[in-house]
This record gives sequence, C-alpha cells and structure tokens, in this order.
Amino acid sequence: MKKENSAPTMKDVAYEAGVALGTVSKVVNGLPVGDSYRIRVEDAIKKLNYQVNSYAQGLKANKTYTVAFLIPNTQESFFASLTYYINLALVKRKYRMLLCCTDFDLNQEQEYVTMAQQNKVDGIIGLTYNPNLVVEENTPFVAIDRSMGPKIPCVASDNFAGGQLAAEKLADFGCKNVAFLRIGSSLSNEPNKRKAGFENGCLSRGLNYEMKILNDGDSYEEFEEFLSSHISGTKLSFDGIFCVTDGLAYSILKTLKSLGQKVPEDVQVIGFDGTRFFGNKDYVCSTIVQPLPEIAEMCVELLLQENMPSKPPLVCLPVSYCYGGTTLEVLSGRGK
Amino acid sequence: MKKENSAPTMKDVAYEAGVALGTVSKVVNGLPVGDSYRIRVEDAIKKLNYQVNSYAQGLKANKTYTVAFLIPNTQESFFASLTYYINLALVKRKYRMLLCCTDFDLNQEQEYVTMAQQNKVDGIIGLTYNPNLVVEENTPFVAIDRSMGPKIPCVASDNFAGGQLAAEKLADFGCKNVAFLRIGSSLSNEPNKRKAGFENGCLSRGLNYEMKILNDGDSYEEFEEFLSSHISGTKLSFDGIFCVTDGLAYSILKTLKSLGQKVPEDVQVIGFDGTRFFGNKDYVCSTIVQPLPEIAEMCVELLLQENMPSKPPLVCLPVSYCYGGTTLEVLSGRGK
DNA sequence: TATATTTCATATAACGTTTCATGAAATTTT
DNA sequence: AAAATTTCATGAAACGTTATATGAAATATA
Repeated sequence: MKKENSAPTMKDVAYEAGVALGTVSKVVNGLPVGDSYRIRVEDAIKKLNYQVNSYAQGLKANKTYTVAFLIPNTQESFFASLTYYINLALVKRKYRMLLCCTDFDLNQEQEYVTMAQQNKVDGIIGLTYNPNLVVEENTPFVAIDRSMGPKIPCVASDNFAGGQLAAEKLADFGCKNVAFLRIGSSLSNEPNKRKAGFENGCLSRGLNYEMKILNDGDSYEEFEEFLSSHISGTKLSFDGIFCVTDGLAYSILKTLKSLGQKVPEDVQVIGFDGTRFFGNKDYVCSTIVQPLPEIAEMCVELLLQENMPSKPPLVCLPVSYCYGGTTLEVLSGRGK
Repeated sequence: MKKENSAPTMKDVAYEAGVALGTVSKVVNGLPVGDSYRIRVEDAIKKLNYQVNSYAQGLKANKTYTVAFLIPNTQESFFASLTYYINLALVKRKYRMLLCCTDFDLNQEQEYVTMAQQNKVDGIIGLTYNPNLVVEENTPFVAIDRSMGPKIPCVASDNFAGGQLAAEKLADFGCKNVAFLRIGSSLSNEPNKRKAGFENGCLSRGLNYEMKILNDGDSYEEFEEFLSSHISGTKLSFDGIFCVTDGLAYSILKTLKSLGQKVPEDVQVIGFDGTRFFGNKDYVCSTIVQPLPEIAEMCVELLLQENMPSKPPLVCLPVSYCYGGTTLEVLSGRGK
C-alpha cells in the first residue's frame, strides 16, 4: 500500500503493475523489457503519475546533471546573453545550470567554486576575474575569456581579429586618425588582444592612432578630458573611435553628443560585443559581434566531453562586424 | 580503507577519526557532540577535505533546496534584472535556482513545470504567459505579474499607482495633451492596470489623453503611423507620452527623433520598469521604477514560508518615479 | 556501596534509485 | 523427449546521508 501524501516511487509503480522493482527501472530507462511487462508498467506510471527522483539517480550515479556557471551578474547585457545561451546549451543536453553571480568579487568567486564542489556539480563554466582562483583538480572547468593554465581550456572570441577588423572597417569607411579607448579594470587576458589587433590593423592600413587606457581606479571623466583635449575649435582630431566594449561605446556616444560631435558624420564609433537592447533587432552601435551561441555551445561541449585526449588550451571563435548606425557604411555592392 | 579516485564520504571521515558514522553526521550538522570527538572529526574533515553530498541529503530529506525560475529569457533587461535579484534572494537562503527560459512559448512553460516537478524542486517562481498553465497542487508556486487563481499568490508592482503616477508627473511637468502607448502581446493581467491607472490620473488632473494599443499581430509601424498622423505642420499634438515599458519607450524615442521631435522640449516621455543599460547609473528614460529587489524577496519569502495560514492572493509593491532625461523636471526644492 | 538516573556514542534502518548475480521459464539442439 | 542453451524478470546490495532505538559509561540518589 502506498504511503499517503508523498510522491509515488518505483516501488509503488512495481506494486501497482505487479512486477519487480528492477523491471520498472528498466522501463523508465528504456532498457529491453518484455512487451507485456512494459505495457503494464507504463500504465501504472500513468495511473500513479510517477516521476523519477533525479536526486536518487544522482546519488547512485554520482552524477548530478548540474553545471555551475560563474558570472559577475546577469544584468549587464553581455553577461545576460551569455547566461541565456549557456543555459540553452546545457538544457539541450539535459543538464541544468546552477547560477553563481560573483559581482566581480574575488572572494565570491572562490566561495562559489568551493560551494559548487560541495554541491557536487558535474563541472564549472566560469567567466571570472580572480587570477589566483583555486580549482580542484577533479572538477572539470572551462574558462571564458581568460586562460587559467594549461589544464583548463579557455573559450573566447577571436579578440585579436576583432580589433584588427575594427581598424580595417574604420579605414574602409574613410577614417585617417583614430583612437582606441579602454577601461582597464575587468578586462584582462583574452579581451586584451583587442588592443593588439587594433594596433596591428592601424599599422597595416596606415592609420594614425592614439590609445587611452584607464586603470582600475580611474574614473570615466578621464575619457571626457581626453576627448576634450583633442578638440581644436569645434573639431575633434579623431574621425574614428574604437571602444573596447559596447558598454563603453554607449557612454562615449553620450559624451560625444555633449561635446557637440555628430556621429557618424564627424566621428565614427565602433564597439565590441554585439549588444542589442530589449530584443531589439538593431545594435546599440556599429560593433564587432561576439558569437555567443557558438561560445556557449563550445563551453558546454568541452566541459561534458568525456574522453577528450588532450583538451585544447584555447579555442578562438570568429567574430564579425555589424552596422549599428555609428559608422559611414560604404554602400558598394548593395542596393545600388 | 578509502576507495581510490572518489570523493571522501562520512564513512571515510568516521574511519579516519575513529568514531561512528552518526557522530560525523552530528558534527557536520552542528548537533551536540562531546568535545574530544568533535575535534577528532573536525581534524579528519580537514585532512580528507570532506564535503557533504547534498544530493544524498536531498534524498533523505526529500528536499532539494532548488527552486525553478520560469522566465521568457534572460536577455531583455527587465527579465535579466529579475533573474539576478531572484537568484540573490534564493542564494541568501541557501537555495539555488534552476533557470528555465521559456521564450514566451506556452508549451515550453508547461514542459518546464512538469520537468521542475520531475526534478523535485521545492517550488516554482514563474513569470509566465500561458493562461492555462497546469500546476500540480502539491508544488508551491509563486506567480509574478499574473494572477493564477486564488490558491497561487501573485507578486507585482503597484501597476495602477504607477500609471497614475506617470500621468501626475506629466501634468506636473506642464503637459496638456498626452498619449498612452502599449504593445498588447505579452502584457496581460497585472501590467494591464497601468492603463487604468494612467486614465485615472489623466482624468483627475484634467489631461486630454489618447490611447494607442497594439494587438498581438500588429507591427510596430502602427505606432509610427499613429504619431505621424498627429503631426500638423511640424508640431506633434502630444506634449507627453507614457509608454507601457521602457523597451517601448526606447523604440519610441528613436521614432520621435526620426520625426524631428525633440525630447523633452517638444514632447516628454515616461516609460515603465526602471531599466538601465550596462550597469550604467542613468536610466534609459524617465520612468516608473519597479522595486525588483523587493519583488524578488517577496517571491522567495512567500514560496519558502512554511506555515502560512492563508497566502495572500496578490501582493502589490510600491513603485517610484525616476528622472531619466526625457522629462522637464520642475526643479522646485532642489538646487535652487 | 548498591541502585536509579542521565548522558551520549554507536549501530542500524531508511530515502529512491541502478546494477548485477540468480534462477525459472522458454527455446533450441541432439 | 531429454538435455543444453538462451532469455529475461527477479530481488538484493549499494550509493551517502539522517534519524532513531540501543546500551554502555558516567553521574546522582538512597
């Protein structure tokens, strides 16, 4: 007799169907069972509305089908999208995400890694900022945008190519004197290569360029001063600006407006990330788009792949340029 | 002897410390144990780096410390923030979130509810759009922004007061002829009250108002036509617009620009939600701010509260107005 | 000192699965 | 038709916890 007031178990199903416990387990897991048995079990499952207890499964299999995802927050557009696609990729494989928001806090990152291990997650995907993060050997870990040593694979956009592409596009669109703006803080490792790529692109296309890179403590006002100091009369000496993220570009666009500069007529702006707001089809600015769905798929793939002979230390995925209203598109080849 | 290659268990700790299994359990759970025993166990835990298996705990307690969160996606700003705060409130109580993105899809909502039950979550918090969603009686459920019957509590902003506040603010800032714009689709139930509140506010403050409400199939272009048709010469007949969400306001601002209307000089705009981009301190537009941290806390509170005699059918939380550059603030009282 | 009481570590039985050795029934072979 | 083989449902053990009954040691009472 089934206990009152509690979810039915395999035992209840077995009793109802008049078969053994193991037979129910086989049916539930799609293992071969005689047809007459299968039907009786399936009927009993329906009748009792039985649902497997995945925690008992997890205990037995020593597997939780849960992956911890470490991310500063889910509010900034880039993080929000990444969260969405990582979750999608996990769900597709019957895994689920344990969301761990670290708020850029180094201690929280470490706490969450430890907690993730306590909860016996099957692995961790992390976009972290703590260079000294300690990850147990036995916990599979995939890093995003940050190399964490030879044993931990890292997935990132091709940041170097992205920087280069930004320079090339600005050159294509007629720029001669360009600037690279970067906020230092939360951007180390892979995204750093945007700078090197941009420099490389400027050199190969003969662009004059200047860089303004803020350090951790610096305030945004330094950008305003930097831009103001490059105005003679009413004219800004730059005709193109590459911002290290769309978020920065969004702020710079406001600043340019307050400085009386028209975008894109006076100065063109390219950002990085591929941000759109409110499910809008338009980008926030002309931008180098990161392939988030592919990044997410790759992270999950690398994490869950069982027998990978040698995990690649770094996977670079291709970026692309997209128009977003802040550049002077050359209309060659389209429209006419 | 401990098995190779697998995480240590309480048994291993007990052997190491030379005590019984139950004693280890007590130490782990902070139950009274003699000091000499406690010390030996604590040392063994440290030595073996033991970590409790929460899935075994869950199996035993028939409790998972997991809550499913149903949300269309985590990309749109409002959803992203809500996800952040709900997760925060859950983590604070040692719970974790199972993130379920439904993409506004009615079938997915139902699938996730069923799946959530399979995974034996302790409850569900849901921002859903399917009026026929079937939720098992025994699964605690808290709805956001949508009443789902008398047995399921609903948490929402005070949408009526918000609409009213928008009208009052527009009146305060000198508007005479205002419009209410709404996209029909994904906005039923609670957020509907924004319209009624706005009407009420307009009436009590003597504002002329018009409404343009799109239905599910309608395209955004209808708003453009609506606004165009209210322009005589170069002058828009509205001097204030209340948009049902910041997302709509964001689009309308672009449209107004393309129609040659200056915001806020020619026409003032107020949105709803309190959206900020990129962790920026500025709001996207002047807006009625939803109290997301409080909404999240309330949802989690209601969900996890064990012995609530009668769950309230609807909890309304107060909204506030915030300046975001698209209104003509009356500077009374500040600055001078 | 002998008995009654308290204290507290121990050992065991669950929780709901999966897996594997067991053996009965059905089939094939001689 | 008897023996050898295959098929396949069965039932018990195990996964890592928690909770409860047990009884030995220590303390308090007479």
